[in-house]
Amino acid sequence: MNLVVSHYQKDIDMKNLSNQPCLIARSLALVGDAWSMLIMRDAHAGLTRFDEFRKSLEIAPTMLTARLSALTEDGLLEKRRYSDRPPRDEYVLTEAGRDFLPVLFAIGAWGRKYRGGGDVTRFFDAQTGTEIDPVTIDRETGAPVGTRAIRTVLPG
Amino acid sequence: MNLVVSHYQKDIDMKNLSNQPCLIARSLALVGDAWSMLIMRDAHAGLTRFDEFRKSLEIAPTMLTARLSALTEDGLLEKRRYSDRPPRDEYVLTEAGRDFLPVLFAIGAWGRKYRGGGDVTRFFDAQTGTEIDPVTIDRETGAPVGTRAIRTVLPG
DNA sequence: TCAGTTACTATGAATTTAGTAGTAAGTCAC
DNA sequence: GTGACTTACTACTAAATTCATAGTAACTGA
Repeated sequence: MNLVVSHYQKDIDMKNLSNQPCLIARSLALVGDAWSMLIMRDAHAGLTRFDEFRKSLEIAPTMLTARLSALTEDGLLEKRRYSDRPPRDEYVLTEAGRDFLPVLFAIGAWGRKYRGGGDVTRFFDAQTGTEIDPVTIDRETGAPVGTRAIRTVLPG
Repeated sequence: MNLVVSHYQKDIDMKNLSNQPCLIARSLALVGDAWSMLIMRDAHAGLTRFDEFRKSLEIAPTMLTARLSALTEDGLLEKRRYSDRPPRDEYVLTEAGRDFLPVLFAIGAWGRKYRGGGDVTRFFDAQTGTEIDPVTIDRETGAPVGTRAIRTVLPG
């Protein structure tokens, strides 16, 4: 147990949260810290290499190693060898990692509304040229999340 | 500077992240940890009191005090006195806090897809009775986030 | 060959988090 | 009106994590 990154208590937290019935908690077990989220953001922006992440985030290399390993183990990133000599790996998004983009945009949309002053990075649809304005809706009803009453059903 | 919760280095991180042009980073400065997110989840589930959060999350009271204070200061929760004697406060969602729900649902949707086995908590539309299936779309084009090319524009 | 690059690991200090116990100001039962 | 209980915390210490700096290994390019 805990053979790889055993000295991080996060693993214990992860175990607790990972087994909860709440899917939010389960997800947070994997990406419930700012570094992981920012690494995912940068991965979506096209960064793949250790030093690219390190310079972009100004993160300590120990932290970066731990986070990249965790995200790789959890299936959001994939280690890909791009040079055999010297042995060099890059980290690319998996399908699960690419599917994380809506979460980042939802967070960004909240930030634009409530922390939006000053200079901000903006995102545009490459086809239409319009600025992207993310809304999270229920696919079934089309209603934005939060505009209708919700019934919560616990398992068991 | 840092008069209120000065002994937490998170404040320093917050300052760094809060001034970044990236709105994702700015948001993560406030809620970029699992406890804050889970407190927000529980607040949306109707919890308001210190001990309700403490029991639900099994969080150390010191942590809970710190997180509730931070979320209150950041405008996601509001402290409301519900008893003068003894003095008792509860924490209720502000508009900014309520608007955070889409983020939680986006995270939950990702979790359902990639960590969805076993017993899970589910959410239904109270009107239609259908299970909520959150999708984050661009309000302008209607396209789900991640299905189209994005152009990033940095400030300045 | 010698500086530079890339991807890390080692190490120790600083900071944060956790856990237990305790406190303050009550209420409630009898 | 006394003792048990509740609620919302704070104090304190120990444990764990995070950070920063330095160092290493295996190259490249001039």
